Parts: sequence; structure tokens; C-alpha cells
Amino acid sequence: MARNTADALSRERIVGAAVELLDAAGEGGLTFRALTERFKTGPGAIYWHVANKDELLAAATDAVLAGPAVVAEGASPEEAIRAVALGLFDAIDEHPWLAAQLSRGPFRSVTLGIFERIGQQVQALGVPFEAQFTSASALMSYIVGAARQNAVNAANAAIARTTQPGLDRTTFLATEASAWRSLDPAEFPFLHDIAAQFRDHDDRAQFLAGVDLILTGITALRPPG
Amino acid sequence: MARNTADALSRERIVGAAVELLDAAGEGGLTFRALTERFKTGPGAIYWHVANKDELLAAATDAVLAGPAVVAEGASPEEAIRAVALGLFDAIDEHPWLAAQLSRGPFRSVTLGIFERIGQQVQALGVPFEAQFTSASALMSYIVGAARQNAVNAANAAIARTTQPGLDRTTFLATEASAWRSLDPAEFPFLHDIAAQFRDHDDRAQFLAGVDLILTGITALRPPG
DNA sequence: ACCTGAACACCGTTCAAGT
DNA sequence: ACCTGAACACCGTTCAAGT
Repeated sequence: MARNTADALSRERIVGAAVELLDAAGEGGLTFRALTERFKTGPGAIYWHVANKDELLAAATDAVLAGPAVVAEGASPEEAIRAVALGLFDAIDEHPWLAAQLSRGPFRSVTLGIFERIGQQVQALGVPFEAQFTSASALMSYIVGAARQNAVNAANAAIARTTQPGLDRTTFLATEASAWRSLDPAEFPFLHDIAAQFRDHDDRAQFLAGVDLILTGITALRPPG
Repeated sequence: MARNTADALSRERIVGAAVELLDAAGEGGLTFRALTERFKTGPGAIYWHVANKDELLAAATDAVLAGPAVVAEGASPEEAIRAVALGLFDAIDEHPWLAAQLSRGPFRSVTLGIFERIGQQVQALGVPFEAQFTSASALMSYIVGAARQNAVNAANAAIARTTQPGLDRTTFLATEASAWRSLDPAEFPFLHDIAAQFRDHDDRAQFLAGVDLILTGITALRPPG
């Protein structure tokens, strides 16, 4: 016990500092140097509590995802799925580094927990047994994939903003949209046509609309009656 | 001209070597040291042809995605979308490092090209104008997200195989599935129930089933008649 | 049991100097 | 115009040594 208890290093404090570093500067912001400076110690002290950087990232992911995802009591299965999806969307939006962690493999315990929750609602929807795994997998892929894409876009926008101050979301979308509209309509009819929809779209609404498309597809699998 | 033309370094040759290194050992396998060894030169020579590692990764992505994605002439919009989706799925399966590149932002030219192709088919499906952007975005998110997840799983399996030889896909799925089945059915009813479906699932079929769920949702947006 | 801090083997990138 | 190769400022990780 070289330190008093207030100063004492612990796995918990290290994970907490890791989350702060990740939130502040992304995955590149979490380094063992930064942690040693923060705790005024050497790398060996960190390694005593944590096996390596991968394990630290996994622990940070668990810590951040431990809290939320409460679903209202009287909610329908569709509403419950939307709530889980939005919970993940917002968590990744707040902690963009989560995205890379969640796709590390579906066999991390947090990811399995989310898959279970989605699957339960798929069962509650009355989807035939043989189609349940496929349905839940499609939802899971979409939710993680789309939330991830949103986080990457947000992170890119933040980076762009450091070099071009004043480039907020609105002006970015407007610039990109006008580039689309000036594409050759013969070669890029779609991008040309929907430029304005892209300019005016809302990320969360867009994300939820995708969930609803899949839900429509899934409920169509139910036997009639 | 310090070298003869056969030896001459060029952006093209560097990108080609980068693809080989990426295929052989993933994103971590592409280093400037490896490239200098390959071409028996110094890092400055590489930097003369290529701005930095990011640009090299982007060029490698473009090179790999330049070839394929031909869609049969008489194909229906649904078939064309499935073809684009499967083309990307297979490309990512063959070059897992593509996954990280594709989600770098939807504003890289390759990604925009794929989005355009999907969007054209969405228009061909007769989706109302206001819903076209949403529909194409959902498809794009799912396709990239699910293909990405598949690549990550494949890469993880390959890594696991280096430490545990003989751990092929079948035995891995069987082990994981039996772990799911032994979960408490009260806490994990879904995972417990569908363990066998997970064990027996086919990755490509699973991926395509998800595309079809979204297609069902999209076609339901069409006005009746 | 917990921490120190020097050291190792890597990275991407730069740049004066050569031809 | 193109290439050389030493050097810089970083990484994650290890490990003998201390308390």
C-alpha cells in the first residue's frame, strides 16, 4: 500500500479514466502514456490492474453500456424494439468509440445481452420459430451497422470542423447536397433526385425508419389470422 | 531515373502491394516498413507516390472494388439489389479490411457509387419519391453493417484458429450453440431457444434473408394498385 | 500485493541530401 | 523528378527491481 486509499489505483478508476479519454479524443486518445500521466505513475502500475489495451477497451464498453436500456412496462414489442435500438443509437452517438467495440464480435457478453432483448421481442411479435433467429439477426445487424455509421459520420464532421470552423451539420449537408444535385442526372439519377431529402433528413428519424422497414418485413412473416 | 522501368516504383505498384499485405495480414499488416522491405527502398520513396497511410488505404479500397458488381440484364429491381448486396458481401468476405474502409464515411466515391446503384433500383421498385432516400439508406446501412459483421466474425474465427487448430466453423458454432442452450431459460429464453438455428445457419443465406426483410418493408411503401 | 521506471520493438511521418 | 536513409515523436508491452 504505497498510496492512501483516495489515491489508490484500481481497475475501476482506470476504466473510468479510459472512458473519459475515449470520449474526449476517440480511440486514439486512449493511450497508456495518457493514463500514466493522469495517475502520475508508470505503465507497469496500469498493467497490474488491466491485462492489455483490448481488455481495457472491453471493460470501458461494458461500463458505458451497463446503465441504460430500460423499456417501459406496457410497451408493445415494436415499441420495445425501437427503444432498444434508440438506446444503442444514442449511446453510440454519445460515445462514438463504442461502434468499433460492438462489432468486435457478437460473442461479447454485452452484445449477446442486446441480441437477447431483441430476440425476446421478436418472439413476442409472434414470428414463427424457424424465422426468429434470422429476424433478430437482421435487426441486430441493421441497428449496430446504422448506429455505427451515424457515429462515424458525426466523428468525421467533428474532425472537419477543426479545420473549417463554422462548418456545422446544416451547412455540411447543404454543401454535400448541392454537389449531388450538380452530378450528371444521366449517370447519377438517384443522387441527383434525392439531394434535397439528404439535405433535410434527421439522423434519428432516418435510423428509426429503417428499423420500421425491417419490422414490417418481420411481421409479414407471421401466419395469417 | 535511378531504376530501370521494371523496377520503377509507381503509385500503382504500391497500391497493389498494399492490397496484398492487407489481404495477408489485415490492416495491421500494412506498414510502411513492410512496403520498404518489399521494394527494397526507404520510406521517403513511398511517400513520394502516396500522401499517407489513409490515402493508401483509400486507394486500395478503390482498387479492390473497381472490378465487380455487374448485374444481369433482365434482372428485376429486387434481384439487382440482391446482386449488389451479395457482391459487396463477397468482396468484404474476401478482403475483410474493406469493412473498416467502407464505413469511413459515405462520401467516398466508391460508397456513393454503391448508394447510387441501390437507389436506382429503389426507384425502379416504384417507391414513392419521399420514401426513396430513407429506403436506400436503410438498405445501404444493413448491407454494409451486416457484411462488415460477417467479416469481423470470419477474422475472429481465423485468429482463434491460430491458437486452437482444428477449430473450424462447424465446431466453433457447435460449441457456442451448446453454451447458449445451457443458459438459464428464464433469463435468456431467446438465446436458449434458437441455439440450434444459430448452429446450423448459413452466413450468406442469413445475410440475404435480411435484405429480403427490408425489401418487403420497402415494397409495402408502394401505393396500392 | 502493488508500484516504479527504464527499456524494447515497433509505428507513421519528415526532411536534408543525393542523383 | 525521383529516391535515400537517418531521425523524430510517438505507440503497447515487458520486467527486474523496489516497498
